[in-house]
Amino acid sequence: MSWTDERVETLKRMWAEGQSASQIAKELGGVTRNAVIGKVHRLGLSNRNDDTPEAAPAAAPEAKPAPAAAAPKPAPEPAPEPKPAAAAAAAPAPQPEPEPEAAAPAASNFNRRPIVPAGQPLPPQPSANEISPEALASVREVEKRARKLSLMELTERTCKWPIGDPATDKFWFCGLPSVAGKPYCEAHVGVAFQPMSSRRDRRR
DNA sequence: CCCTGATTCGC
DNA sequence: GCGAATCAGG
Repeated sequence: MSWTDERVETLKRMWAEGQSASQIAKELGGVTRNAVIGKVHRLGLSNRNDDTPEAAPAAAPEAKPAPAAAAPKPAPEPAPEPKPAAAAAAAPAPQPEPEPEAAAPAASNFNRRPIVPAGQPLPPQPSANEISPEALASVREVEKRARKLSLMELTERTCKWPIGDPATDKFWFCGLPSVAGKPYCEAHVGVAFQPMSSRRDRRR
């Protein structure tokens, strides 16, 4: 592959968007991230620094596109994502929260209903009753061992299942190794991607 | 370990 | 000019 005008243009655009070299390389295809970085440097756009060698632009309006699990994909990706049957599960968490152990000495234990900030609907919380007990058990088991990653720490191969209440500090992402091609780990895939069966005679 | 960009240097 | 190998870091 060679650096055609078109490819260079894509490179420039994506780099400007803050995409990583590896992401760009994947998009372009036929090149490695090293090639991309090399090209970036040769193009002289390694760092977005221009003029005023002194004026330290402390303001870094980083508008990183966040791979939010609960938000629509900003990326133009073809989205290999299958349609999760549970995506519409609006049921509040059955609070499987396995924390019988109230290590909290002070009264920092709010028993209120979770308040969701705004806009986006709740993430795909398991609406029990339609999920195999095994899967649920597996999930609860797994969530104890969640890596508790922050939004920024998520990658394409970490489980993006949200755990906890986004309105509090008790919120993180599972972060365990995700199943190839899926956004979630084994356990969470189990509850996220349900067959359409069994949620059939849902009267309303 | 996963990932990031930066640099070098033979091609 | 190109990019693999390597370096340096999170």
